[in-house]
Amino acid sequence: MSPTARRPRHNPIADDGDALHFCSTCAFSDACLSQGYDKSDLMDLHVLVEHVGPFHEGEHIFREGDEFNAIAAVRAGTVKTYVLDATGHEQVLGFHLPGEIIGLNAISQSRYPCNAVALDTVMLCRFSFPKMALLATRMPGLQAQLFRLLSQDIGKAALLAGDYTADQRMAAFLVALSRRFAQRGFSATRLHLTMTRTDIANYLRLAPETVSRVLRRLQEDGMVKVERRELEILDPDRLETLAMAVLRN
Amino acid sequence: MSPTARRPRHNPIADDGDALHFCSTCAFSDACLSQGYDKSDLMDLHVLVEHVGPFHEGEHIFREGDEFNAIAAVRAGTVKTYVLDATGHEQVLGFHLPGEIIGLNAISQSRYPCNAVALDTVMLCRFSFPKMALLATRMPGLQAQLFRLLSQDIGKAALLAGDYTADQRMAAFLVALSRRFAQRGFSATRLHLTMTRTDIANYLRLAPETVSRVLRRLQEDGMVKVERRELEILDPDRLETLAMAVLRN
DNA sequence: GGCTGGGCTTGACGGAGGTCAAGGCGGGCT
DNA sequence: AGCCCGCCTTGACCTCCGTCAAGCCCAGCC
Repeated sequence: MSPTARRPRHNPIADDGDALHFCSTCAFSDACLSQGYDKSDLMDLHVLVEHVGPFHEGEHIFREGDEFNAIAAVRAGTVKTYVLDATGHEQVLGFHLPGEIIGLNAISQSRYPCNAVALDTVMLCRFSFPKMALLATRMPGLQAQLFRLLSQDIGKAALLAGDYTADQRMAAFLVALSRRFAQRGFSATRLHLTMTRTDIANYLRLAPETVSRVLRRLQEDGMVKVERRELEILDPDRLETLAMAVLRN
Repeated sequence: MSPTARRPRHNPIADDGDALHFCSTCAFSDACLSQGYDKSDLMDLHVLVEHVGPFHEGEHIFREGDEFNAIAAVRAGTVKTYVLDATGHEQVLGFHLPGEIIGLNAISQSRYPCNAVALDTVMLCRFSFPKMALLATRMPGLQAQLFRLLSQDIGKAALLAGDYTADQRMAAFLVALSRRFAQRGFSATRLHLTMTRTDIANYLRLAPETVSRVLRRLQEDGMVKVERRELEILDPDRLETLAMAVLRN
């Protein structure tokens, strides 16, 4: 597969780690390849990509306050971002699946404003941001893609904000997870939850006990089937109806 | 005041509306003027600036779904952004004071994902985004400033997210308002609230009644003095202590 | 096997804040 | 002036969810 060949959108298979091959899982591939940039441009892009990992469960990718110099696309695994509040309690900001970008919120302060930790075995594509920004001045498509990605993330916190019931939050979380998996070529109905109930609770701003109770309720209502970390969505329509208040689409 | 002269940071006085003068209130002035761009670059920037307004109280600046083509800096007045949830209830996303940028969250979809309405008499600088992006390829400082602004907004929803008490939310809201006013040269202790209690409540995800009660409580505790829309901060330290859990600075 | 420990579940209880209802107040109108 | 209409306040009640406490279950380990 040559770097200049048009690749299928959202290829779930990560390439084999040759840093000179452009990362096929991440959001930048489309931006460049779809615009007919010539080989020299792509080579420029390749040299600022660095394949890093594996990070193992519990290993940190960056910590709050670390100097920012690179954003990264998740190639495999799940990354959790979080901060510690004034009392030392964890506040989960998000879970990042393969194909998604971490570190975008660090640009403004030149420091990472949160921690990022691997929930399982994680592989990353790391992009030097200064180099990327420089390259973006010569590749308007890349610049536009960066603007899009940044802009996208602004609205993401909608899931946390808003005063929704515990059921709505959980439904929205599961629907969003399902869609993101599906987009990357994984099953939309059978999900493996890489995060603990406590992580989910922290993310949804609920108590772990409430997460447990809500999942039981959803199961009793026949919308999902839960067994430990394996979750099957049995009635996507009703689940989406519940989630609609949060996801609004 | 010639366009090439270095202007003071955060000049609270809007210029007189000549579109060929660069808007002195907005975040882009620093980005460009501080980097010694020559006159031809600045002229390029000037021609994509359009001074619009006044918008009067209740007038919409854009609506959800409108085609996106420009971001705007508030020159005067307050802009409220909001969406309607599934049941038609308003969810306030933010209040935008002079010097702040609206429309950044519209880039990714090429449509505004929310409504923007004037809370009082509002004047704007409107920037054609396509033109600005094009110009940014020639002015790395402008590009960097755009990246910074976008990145900044990603973390902004922190005030809404997190499960804080009503008192903490209100304190954080007031402290943030105070700082933003101060940054623009207005008083940090005497604030005029341009929004209704209901707007504040929607923003903080509280009931209007709760807002009322919390303000009374803060007043009884001697932290603020409230009289209709006029609010005076009497004890900034204690208020900040309360707000710290939310603002984490 | 038995022990341990973390993650998860379940139940009982209480409190912060939402909801409902009523009344006050000030500004803009005729 | 007098009226009206939004905005705001205040009180009474109730509910959802957090907290506390206890126990379960599976994995890993000796």
